[in-house]
Parts: sequence; C-alpha cells; structure tokens
Amino acid sequence: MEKRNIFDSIGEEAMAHILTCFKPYRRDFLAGETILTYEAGEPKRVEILESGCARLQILNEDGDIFLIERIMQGDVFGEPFALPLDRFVYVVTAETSCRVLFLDYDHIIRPCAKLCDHHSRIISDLFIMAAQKSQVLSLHISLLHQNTIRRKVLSYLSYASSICPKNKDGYFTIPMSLVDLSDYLNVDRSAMMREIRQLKEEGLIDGSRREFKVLTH
Amino acid sequence: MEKRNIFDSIGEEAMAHILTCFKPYRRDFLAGETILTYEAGEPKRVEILESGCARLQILNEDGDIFLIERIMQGDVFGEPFALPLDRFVYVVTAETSCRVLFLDYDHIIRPCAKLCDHHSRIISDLFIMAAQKSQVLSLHISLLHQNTIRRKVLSYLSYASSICPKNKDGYFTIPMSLVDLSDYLNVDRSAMMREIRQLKEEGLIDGSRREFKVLTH
DNA sequence: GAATAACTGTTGCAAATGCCACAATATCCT
DNA sequence: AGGATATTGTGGCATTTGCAACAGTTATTC
Repeated sequence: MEKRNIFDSIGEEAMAHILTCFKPYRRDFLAGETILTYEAGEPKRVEILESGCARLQILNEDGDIFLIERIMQGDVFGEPFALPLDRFVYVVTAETSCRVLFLDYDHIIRPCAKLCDHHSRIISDLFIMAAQKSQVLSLHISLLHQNTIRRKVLSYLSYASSICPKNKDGYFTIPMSLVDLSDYLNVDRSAMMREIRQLKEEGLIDGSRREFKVLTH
Repeated sequence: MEKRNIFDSIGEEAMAHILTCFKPYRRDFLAGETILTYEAGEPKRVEILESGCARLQILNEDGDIFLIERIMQGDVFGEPFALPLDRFVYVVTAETSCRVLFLDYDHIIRPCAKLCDHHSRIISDLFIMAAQKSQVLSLHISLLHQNTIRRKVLSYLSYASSICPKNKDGYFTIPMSLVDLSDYLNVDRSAMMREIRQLKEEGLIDGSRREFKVLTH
C-alpha cells in the first residue's frame, strides 16, 4: 500500500486551508532539541512533522531510554497517540532540524460551526495518518514478538528490503544506525552483530555496515 | 484519559446515521471463528467491534502465532491499521460471540458529495478511535521494550492496576489468562510464573491466579 | 455429573543472549 | 587538517530465560 502523505494528498494550495481552518502553531527545532514530552492529562494538540526527522522514545523509571518510533516527514504524533503512564515518559526529539505543526485537538474532535469546505477532508486525512501510525506500530510489535535475534533481524531486513531503494545489485541501506536498530529490536547490539555475522557466513544475507542484501527469504 | 467509545460519543440515535451514511455490512461471529485475515493490497474496509471480544494475532512463516492486541467493544480494526508483510499474516478471531460492523474505507477517505450532517462527526470519531489504537499499541511496545521479565510483569501490573476495577482490599483481576499474558509480553510462561513467584516472595506484589495487588511501585 | 479440556503452578537443564571491555573505522566539527 | 566523537565490529563470560515435562486446579462440555 502506498503511503499517503498529507502534503501529497491535499497539495500545497489546500495547505492554506489547514492553516486557515486550524490556525496551527508552527515551530522549528534544531537537531537534538526536545520537541515535546507526553504528560498525563487531556490531550491538547496533535502534531504533524512538516519537515525533518524525529524520534519517539520512552524513558522508564530506571532511566533507560528506548526507541519506539522514528517520525518522518508528514507523520502525526503527540499525546492522543500515547497512553500516559506513570511508569513511562514519552519523549520526542529532533534528529535533524525539524518544522512542526501543532493542531488544536479540540478542533479535530469538535468541529466548529463554521465548517470550511476542507475541514472534513482534513479530518479524513488525519484518520489515514493515524491508521498509518498503527501500521508502523504493529510492524514494530511484530518484530519485537519474534523470539530470536535471528528472526528479528531477518524480519526487519525483509521489511527494509521492501521499502528501501535498492541499487542495481540489490543492496539497500537501512534508514538507521545499527545502534538504533538494536535498540528498536530491543536486543543487545553486540549480540545482534554476532547474529548478523552468522547470517552472512550462512549466506542468508550479504553486505557491510548499514548496507544489506537479502539473499533468500 | 477517559476512553471514548464511539457508541458513547455518538449515542444510539446517531448510530442510525452511521447506518444510513455508511450502510455498513454487519455480521455476527461465534467464539473461535475467524473474523478476518489481512492480505496484501489496498484496504477495502474498516471494521468496528460492535459487541463481544476478539483478538488480533500474527502468524509468522514458522507457524508461530503471537498475540498482538485484544479488541474490545467499540474498537476499530482492519487492514488500514496493519502493514501487509509477506512474512506475517494478521488474523482476527472472535474470543466470544461478536457482532462486527464493516465500513467502506473509500467512504471514509473520499466523502461523497451528499454529506450527511453526521459524516464529519463520524470521521472525527474514527480518528479518535484510531488514535486510541495507537495508544494501545504503543503501550504494548513499551512493555515489550522492558528488558527483563520482572520489568515487563511489573509494568503490566502497574498498568493493569490503573485500569482494572479493584475490590475493597485493592486486588484486581487481569483481563486475560496468564497464558495469554506471557504471549502478550513475549516471554516464556514458566519463566514468567517463576518471576511472579519471586515478586510475591519479595513482597512487591500479592495475589494468586489472575488476581493481583501491587504493594509498591 | 462425569469426562475432557484449559489453565495455573513447579522444577531441572541447556542455551541464547545480555553485559563488559576493547579495537578499528567513519563521521563530525572547528 | 586534525582532533573528537559516533559507529561498526569482535570476543569472553555470566545468567537470565526458554524449553520440556509434569502435577494440581479450575472451567467447560455433553
């Protein structure tokens, strides 16, 4: 299924209608900056990443921090998508410089009387984006549910090979560092490297560093 | 945050509008029946669980089956929320007898010209339900990311204690069997039982079978 | 109400994997 | 350009955890 980006789907000119209808707050962030943390309480805003690249992490009470989701251009994120739990803190940080739109949540769930033509369309786009987020999260769960490092890595690479652009030899570069990948798959990095090495020795995959090729599946 | 059920939020009389506007297909299922499996391709429908209780599982290529999500009354599910991957098959089965509404996906993403009054409201409810699904999934990921069985169990019980009704002594009953819980947390059941026993010995939790009480946190 | 199936609970043992410490390489920054 | 930093890659060792096998209890079914 083709990913439907809100900017693709509504186009530049309709973007003006979002701005008029929702009057979103817009802010730029530098790489490394914290965009927001999720606190308990009623959600106030929905955020859209207009440009750049960010990451959603959880911080547990022992101070460990885990990579939940990478947020790319056009993705939605924010409080309405995460359960506020006292044991966990959700943190969104900018990986690169980012531009973020902050939409008023009330405006989404309680459309005002003066409905502009595009309001309904915008909401339906938000629904699609929320559904896409579920896709990404359920993929992540599927990977975490694989019960060996081998299966996690193979499943991830199988997925990555289906979405990453390949060169003429069939090699692709995964969109995160191996450090982040081990975090994302929730496995020890050195153990993952060991498994990757074995997969290469067995001829199931090939490549070096972040570049891979899946030889069988 | 209070869970907003589509039936709560729009009420019985407005339900008629969904039926008029969306003309959903409605079907009953018996306990154990397969409601649907996700196949590759464009999503055609969004499903709403009108009554009963179901489960979303993934089946990997080795034939292992894992519990991703329990679907309760008022939850949305279906193809738009899951990435179709060749390595995984998504299966939704009825735990109890269920009634399911099948909404036309096109009708959501491409509102027809004859917009009824409630269409926009229904879409916004669907958005909220999709956001809730993300909450449930990100909670699941948070639990799976805990790197010991102990933390997984404690985190789950901490969450469960915040949503389950408690008796006067502070005990609550988790909404799934311990077999399902070990599956949900992706740990070996016997290892989980061992850990639960130790947590009881250490005085961190109390209870027996599915009934628990969190003594510290 | 008996028979059958599910679930809960326990233990020994082997192995996968996490943890640690380090080397080599690539990338970033001024 | 060169130093600092992040990333990739390797190996030894301890231990958590998975696996298998079983007993006791509760729930379901006919």
